[in-house]
Amino acid sequence: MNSQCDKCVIRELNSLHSVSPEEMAIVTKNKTTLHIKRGEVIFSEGSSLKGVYCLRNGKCKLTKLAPNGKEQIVRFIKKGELVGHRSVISNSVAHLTVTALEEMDVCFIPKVEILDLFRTNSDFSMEITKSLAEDLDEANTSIANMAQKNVRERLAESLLFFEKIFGIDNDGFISVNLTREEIANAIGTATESTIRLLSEFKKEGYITLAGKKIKLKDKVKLKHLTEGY
Amino acid sequence: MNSQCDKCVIRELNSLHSVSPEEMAIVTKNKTTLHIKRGEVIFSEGSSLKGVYCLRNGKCKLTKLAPNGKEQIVRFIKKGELVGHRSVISNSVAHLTVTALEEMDVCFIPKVEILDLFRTNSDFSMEITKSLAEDLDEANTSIANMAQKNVRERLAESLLFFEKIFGIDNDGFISVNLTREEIANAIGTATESTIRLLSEFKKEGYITLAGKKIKLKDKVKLKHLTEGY
DNA sequence: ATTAAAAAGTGATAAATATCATATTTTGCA
DNA sequence: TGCAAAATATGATATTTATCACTTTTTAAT
Repeated sequence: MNSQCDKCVIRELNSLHSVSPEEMAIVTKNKTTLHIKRGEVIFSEGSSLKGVYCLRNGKCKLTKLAPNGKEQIVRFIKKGELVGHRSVISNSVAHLTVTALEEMDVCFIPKVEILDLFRTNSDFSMEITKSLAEDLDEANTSIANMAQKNVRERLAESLLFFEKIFGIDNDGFISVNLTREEIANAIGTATESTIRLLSEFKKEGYITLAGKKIKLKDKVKLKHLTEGY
Repeated sequence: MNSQCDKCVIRELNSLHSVSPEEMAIVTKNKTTLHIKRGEVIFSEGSSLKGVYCLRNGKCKLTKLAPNGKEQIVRFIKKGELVGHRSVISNSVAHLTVTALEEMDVCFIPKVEILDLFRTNSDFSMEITKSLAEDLDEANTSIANMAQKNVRERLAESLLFFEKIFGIDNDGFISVNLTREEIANAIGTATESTIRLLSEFKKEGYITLAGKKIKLKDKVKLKHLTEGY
């Protein structure tokens, strides 16, 4: 039984919200749904994509393999977002690997459907383009942060960012489980450095640590830390 | 006298190549041309853009101001490329500053013209979108480089990149004049470090220096350096 | 419940890079 | 053409960060 895309609340969160019910009916007919477990890869760098993926729930990381063998986390995405549209639009191979950070349900929408929509629905193409433009803008900010900020500043920045995009649970902890290594791969530092700095932040009273869970106690101070004071 | 855009060879190099002569006639009527000297700013971070700029010749740098007051060069662009389309499409303020690296002629095309073309010509919207997708891809590579490579590796990478995008002059020197500080702002390091490393590269025989001019003597070695060996 | 593997944590040390101080050279312009 | 400002260059030193080696804790699979 194929659930109906035009009824899906997730659609409201991404470029597909500008697509008419009639157009969505075609998407519904051709989409497939998949269930993915933490650590599983949705697609990987170098593979050729047959469509785009719409995240119904869960979170994932987008990574790039560096020549030194380390993986760089380039971006995090969550429920409601699309992945793979960059490759489909450019008609090129995937340049990133997408890995689930927790259990997730994902809808796969074949390439033709997306390209047809792009050609025939200018609201949709505008939305897709805007979303790429936003991604580009964030990526540029990221470049500047990587280049100009030190590890301490980048860690403070990332913690605030994680809370902003993933939110907090009932106890106030950031709603995402990342290993110290993953945090290190996001901010571009050694795992040990991340561990040490997190301990410092804790000792200095800016955050609370409970296993992998992190709670931000002093966001004002963390905000200051991102700018180095 | 307003020169005709549909005759302009530059157009072939960017998204405008998919625009019909009739559509270009409207662009010609509404565009304006400006001449810009080295160091002059085309638009700056935070300003609201009334259109996009098409570079007829010359080169410029796209920068972002970091909280520490340093400027990060996020990207270089040259003859044939468009700037400002990100802001126009997103309908947001500019998030980057564009500064001429040499004398240049630039055409200004008002916002409405671009948005009309985007809506009515799906080849054009596809081209614009592809170009953003490419920019995004490059930005992601840049993030990974900044995060995973050390300064020496990034400098080698940048030198190869400069030669690739700007080409060489008759004597084999890279065809762009960048101060050491600008190179430092591109790779995210201190100016002194850049100066020292360039001297080392010269001493080790990989490059030739003549004032600001740089010639790559051993590109194979430089390529190896980018990966740290 | 047990246990092997993975992750987290810590100290010592090395390496990379920034910063500061100052000298020299180049550039642009009055 | 000369001169001030900007850019380049270099040494000494401080700071940041990585690496290595190891222990402890947590996790997940049987």
